[in-house]
Amino acid sequence: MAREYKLKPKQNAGTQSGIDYRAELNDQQYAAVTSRPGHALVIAGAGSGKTRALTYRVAYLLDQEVPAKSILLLTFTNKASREMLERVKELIPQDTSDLWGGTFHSICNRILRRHADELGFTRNFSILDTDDQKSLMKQLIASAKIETKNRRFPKPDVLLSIFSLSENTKTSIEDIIDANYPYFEEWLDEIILLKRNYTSKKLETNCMDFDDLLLLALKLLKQDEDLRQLYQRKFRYVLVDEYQDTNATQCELIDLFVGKKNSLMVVGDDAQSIYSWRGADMGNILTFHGRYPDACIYKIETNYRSRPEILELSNAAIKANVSQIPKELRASREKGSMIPAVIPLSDPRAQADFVTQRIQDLIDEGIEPNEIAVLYRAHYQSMEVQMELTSRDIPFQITSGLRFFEQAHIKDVSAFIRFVVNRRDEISFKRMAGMLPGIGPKSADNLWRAWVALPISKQEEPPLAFSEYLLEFKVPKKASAHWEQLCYTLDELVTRDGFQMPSEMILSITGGVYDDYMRESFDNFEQRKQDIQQLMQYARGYTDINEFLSQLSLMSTADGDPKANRKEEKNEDAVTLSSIHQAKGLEWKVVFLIWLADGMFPIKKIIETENNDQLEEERRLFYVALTRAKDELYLTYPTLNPRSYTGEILQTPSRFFDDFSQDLVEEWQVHSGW
DNA sequence: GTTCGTTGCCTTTTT
DNA sequence: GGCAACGAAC
Repeated sequence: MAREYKLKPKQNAGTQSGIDYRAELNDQQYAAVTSRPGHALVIAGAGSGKTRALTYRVAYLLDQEVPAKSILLLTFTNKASREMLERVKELIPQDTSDLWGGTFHSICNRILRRHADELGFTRNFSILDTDDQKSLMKQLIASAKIETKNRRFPKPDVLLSIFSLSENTKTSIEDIIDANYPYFEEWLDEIILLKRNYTSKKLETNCMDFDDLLLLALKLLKQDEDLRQLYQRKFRYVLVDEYQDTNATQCELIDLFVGKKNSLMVVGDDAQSIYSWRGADMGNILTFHGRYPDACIYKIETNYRSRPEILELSNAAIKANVSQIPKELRASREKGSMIPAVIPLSDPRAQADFVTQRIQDLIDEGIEPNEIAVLYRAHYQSMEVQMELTSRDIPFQITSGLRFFEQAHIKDVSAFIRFVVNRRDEISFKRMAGMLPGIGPKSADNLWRAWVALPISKQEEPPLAFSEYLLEFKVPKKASAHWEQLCYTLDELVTRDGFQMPSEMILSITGGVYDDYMRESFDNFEQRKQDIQQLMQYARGYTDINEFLSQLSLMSTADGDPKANRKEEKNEDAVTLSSIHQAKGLEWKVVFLIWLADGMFPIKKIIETENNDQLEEERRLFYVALTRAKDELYLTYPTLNPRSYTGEILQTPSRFFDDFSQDLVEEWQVHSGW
């Protein structure tokens, strides 16, 4: 396989001083899009530079002396907004620190931190992540004493997704169950009751979950007209990336920020809508014109990213979908030296072997490792490749399912901080207490009851010496020494006039109790200890404890965990392993898409539902994966899956292969050399 | 009555 | 490899 790769060193286009919006815009439309006043909707295909169009508009606005503080930039990850602003700075030397940019969640968090008291919360509210939600729900199910012996009651995470879907699509619980969970219909009353308990518990414990951040911000702005006008006057220009993945709440929030006077620009691609399970509604794009009749709608069908061979395949693959805005993407690049490869392998081991060996070859040919990605449908599918890369000493970075801050030991440490900051945070208190030997759920609950019985537990200010109260509590004998230690540790987290610095808090917690706990609970103690060091390092950048805690909850892996962000460890030359969802918006020269067996992608569950909408979403996901590649694309699947617990099973290639002509790909036969 | 260790079952995607 | 259910130990 002869290849001609003459790779130039990576350079950032457009870093020259002086700004010419047309300079690197191959398409006249861009200039029009970025500079036109009023509303705009850009429907554009993959790799057409949607994000670039947004970036240019920000630069343009700043160049027109629009103050940065009157721009609101909503993106899918915080990292995306950071990168866009960096790019703006390259284009135009203006200070963008006043600009509000980030995810819906982080923007709503900022607003709520200022005004949460209007909703019955305090500004120190805690943010519940999925894990916190689950343990809260588990408690609520237990205390509701539902008779589940004979009939199966939905598990906490199922309940939570019912609630979330109901909120995000503005559909009643009843209708959601009717449509998606008919087998739980008999539990309708209990489910509705739990929903009510869940909501009131969050208020009582001063906690918000991810949905609340959006919903409550929306509620706040709807109910308080002065506040609404304040923000409407502030954000004169609203820009939204990945518009196809907004849900009803986000859509309404945008419309509310824009009001009657402000200017809105959104970009999106219906073919890349992959979050409907989270309530995302493509309808938001389709109804855009109805809500903004004077908006200009642009369609960009030029792809600047991929070789024509890859694009042709992608076009063909997505054509099988019925519900879509038809687009025919044209490649602006020249033909490359290979057409996408399809590689059947005997089993997952062989697949991993092939992928890693090919990666090694590419690196030897001079491709930078960070220009290579391995993508898959589900995180667990990356196992074998991870092991193989490790054994061959090829550096890789993985966007795991668990975010850095979601790992148990990180959450343990922050539980202390969260409780001290928000004294009503039951979940954090119980997590903290439960770490002590001899204290399980029951004793933790008793301790919590003793705590809430004290009036001091409801007050916000001032910080107090926790030991004064907590030392009196009755704890199991086995735990008493540890309990004392814990109380004094809590005392160290506050100062006379406020909270200790975040990094100091972590130091106190590890020194006071957590090191001991970690040593006896985890076999990979050293590794976790290092993570905590990272956390402490990261905390140094923060003085405000609420800001630090918000960041922990709202930062996703895609935003880069602090590990990856540390300069000396920044893995410039690592291969990327990522789920397709997390690869959204990114691109690499070489992409491997693995586990393309029917039942693995599309996943079995969706095949079994025989729901065509879901299958189409799965196909869009496939499309997203294909269009990440710039130059080379490898599609692999194992024909045998020995790891299945039903024993070895034969696997057929993904049904997505049936959607395109086999001329568009070349099949590679891999023979084991020895 | 509660905690803690062991076995067996199942594995989507994320702010 | 993680979590629920179960049964043994405290």
